[in-house]
Amino acid sequence: MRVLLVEDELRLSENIADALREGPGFAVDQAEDGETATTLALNDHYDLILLDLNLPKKDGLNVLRTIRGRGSKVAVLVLTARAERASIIELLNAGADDYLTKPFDLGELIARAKALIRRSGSATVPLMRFGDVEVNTVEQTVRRDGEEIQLSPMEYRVLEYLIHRPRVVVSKRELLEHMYDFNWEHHSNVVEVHVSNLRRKLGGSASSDSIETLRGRGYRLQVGRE
Amino acid sequence: MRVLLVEDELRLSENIADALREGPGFAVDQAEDGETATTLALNDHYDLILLDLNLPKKDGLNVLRTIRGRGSKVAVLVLTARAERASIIELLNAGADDYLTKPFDLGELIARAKALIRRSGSATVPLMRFGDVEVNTVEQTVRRDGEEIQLSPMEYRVLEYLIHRPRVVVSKRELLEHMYDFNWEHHSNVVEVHVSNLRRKLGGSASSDSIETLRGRGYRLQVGRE
DNA sequence: TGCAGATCTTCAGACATTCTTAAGCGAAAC
DNA sequence: GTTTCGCTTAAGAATGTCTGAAGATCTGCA
Repeated sequence: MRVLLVEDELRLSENIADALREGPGFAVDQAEDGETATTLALNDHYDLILLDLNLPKKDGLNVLRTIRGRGSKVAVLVLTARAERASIIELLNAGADDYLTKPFDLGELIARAKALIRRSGSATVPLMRFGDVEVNTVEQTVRRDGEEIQLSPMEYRVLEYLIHRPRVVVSKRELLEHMYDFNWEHHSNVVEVHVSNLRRKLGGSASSDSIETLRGRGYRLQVGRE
Repeated sequence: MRVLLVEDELRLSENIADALREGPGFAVDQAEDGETATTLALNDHYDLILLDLNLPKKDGLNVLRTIRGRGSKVAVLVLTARAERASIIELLNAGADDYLTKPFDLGELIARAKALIRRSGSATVPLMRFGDVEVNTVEQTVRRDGEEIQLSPMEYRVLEYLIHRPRVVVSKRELLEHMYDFNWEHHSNVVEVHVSNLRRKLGGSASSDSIETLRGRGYRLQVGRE
């Protein structure tokens, strides 16, 4: 297993690296600043990234956003100082898989790291299907009968979120929290509008009722048999 | 998802419970002391237990040890006060999956709760059966012979509450208190109406008497076998 | 900078479902 | 036989959802 450790406090970094090498026997690369981390993360194939938040040149959140923006699905465990707690929600929304608050127990860190790698083990399939519609989550394209359906960014985000949770009821609140920053106060019907447009675009015959409405509970994507 | 919240400060408990119900849509049971918590944890199937450390009658650590001693694999997230940090290692050794230090952000609590439930994956069985009816508490769906039965939110809530207490007599008052957050002043027959509709929808032959009426006492769900 | 086109958000009215109340009826308890 | 309790039905109230349209915002391009 290959791990990228991004941490600017050198002594702490060495301690963690040693523990990861000795305990679970990971291969550990180390980076001390955000830019180096981003470059490494994008060019190598890691199973896990341990990411400190407070970094020189480019902070952890930006690193995370950059690599997620480039489509990387690598597991990311964030290390935060106590004072940085406020941004944790932001972090999770940006795509962090887990986080630990400093100071932490090294044993705990290793346990969590292993758990994350285990979890991400079932490699995510980039092609998902429902009805006669096919979604390619790498290219971020949607097709029916090989024909591409043009979706706006927001529409795609809604669809992608739903398709990652097939058959599960997803509340509008959950969709809002996923699409925007956590504290979204407005009472608006953006979600309804996007879903409405999505339905119109996906339309068709078999999939016309693919995004089901469960009044008072949310939406559910019906997926055909696999 | 079904969550047991063990917290003796009532106002805090209510706030957490509300957030868990509204956000991720969990069904939340509340306990105020360690003994009640232990009983509930051992007799019901929870997806997650939120456990305060400092409790009347039996402290959180003891609760945790008892239920782990009985082989329960349920995910446990411990809520600790700042002064209790010393015992965190002890907690993790006793089988806690995660912990949060008070005061914490509600959004953070929800994020962690979801993460834990996600991580523990298919630990708890979300499928419950009575008669020839099958209830999937994850999808919030009800089926008979693979065919989905559409229930309104209130109807589902009644059924879910009953199905988590099979063979137990549940009074109308208890149902009312579970379905509505504040005190219900009016004398009304809402429960009777919902139960009536439920029976009609679940209907069928074998399960026609599945929701038993115990005059003057309440309702009881008859379950085939476990 | 200014323009054109696309996208996002808000609003409002139509529409649909669900909740609650109330009332009559039937069954069990006394 | 009377009373109490629960069941069922129907109807109005309350709430949630859909959709078209319009204004706001963003983006690429000259």
